[in-house]
Amino acid sequence: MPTALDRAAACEERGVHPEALEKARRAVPDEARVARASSLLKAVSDPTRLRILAALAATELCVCDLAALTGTSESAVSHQLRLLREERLVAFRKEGRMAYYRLMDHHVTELIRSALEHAQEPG
Amino acid sequence: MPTALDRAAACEERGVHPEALEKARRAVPDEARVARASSLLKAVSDPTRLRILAALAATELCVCDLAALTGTSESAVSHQLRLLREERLVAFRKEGRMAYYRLMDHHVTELIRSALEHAQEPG
DNA sequence: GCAATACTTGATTAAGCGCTCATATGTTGC
DNA sequence: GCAACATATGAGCGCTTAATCAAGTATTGC
Repeated sequence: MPTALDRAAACEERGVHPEALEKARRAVPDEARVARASSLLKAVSDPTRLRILAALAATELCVCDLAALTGTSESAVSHQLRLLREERLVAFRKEGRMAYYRLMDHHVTELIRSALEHAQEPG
Repeated sequence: MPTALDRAAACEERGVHPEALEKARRAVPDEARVARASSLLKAVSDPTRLRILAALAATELCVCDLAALTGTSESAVSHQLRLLREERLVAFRKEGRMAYYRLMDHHVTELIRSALEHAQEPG
């Protein structure tokens, strides 16, 4: 077992604690996967988009529903929905000139619910 | 039951589908909670921080371990750790001049795991 | 004390991002 | 066709933010 001194000495060559680092490296996913998870999380992290997703978890809504709900312009909502579409978080159906958006699947719901649960206590 | 025409007409006054909107409003958490969840998600959404958290999910590590692991400077890592500390996602203990960081609790692990799982398929 | 090390922090800079505004596309009713 | 409406999209702007660099704090060994 390495002592504090051993560990301090190890850090000099920026390699550090070899066994711990090896264990950590195995736990970190490859770059592509980190990138995808990152953009997914980034997509749900914006307050406006989070509200949109939380609303869509309850029912499908059209763009101006969402605009009214979030208190932003329909243009802004449309931009956000485009991002959410690209991230495959929402789907939509067209009915005449209206577009009805819904959540893509339950993974999203779970992710949001998890974050909202963790955000109960004031930070 | 409202027809397509009814719904289209309703959107003119930016109020829209009243019952759906009501249902959606109940599903959207209050502003403070959305803000906290948002900053939490934003904290874990950065690729570098995501790697840091994934690594810490396996074992505790010092700053230069994390610098070596993420391929960034110790200064950059330290800045990120400060943010993660403020968000109460990581904790640390001091041992001499080294600082050993670890995850705060399992909620974080679950959140990350959930996102990484959803990020399996190429987007 | 002094030099070296591990980490932190403030300032600066460059990139990313969300909004607004203007414009474009597609649908409905006349 | 034409006007009104729902939505989509491109450009531009201001704000946020993650990295770098430089300086500061704290600990260790001499």
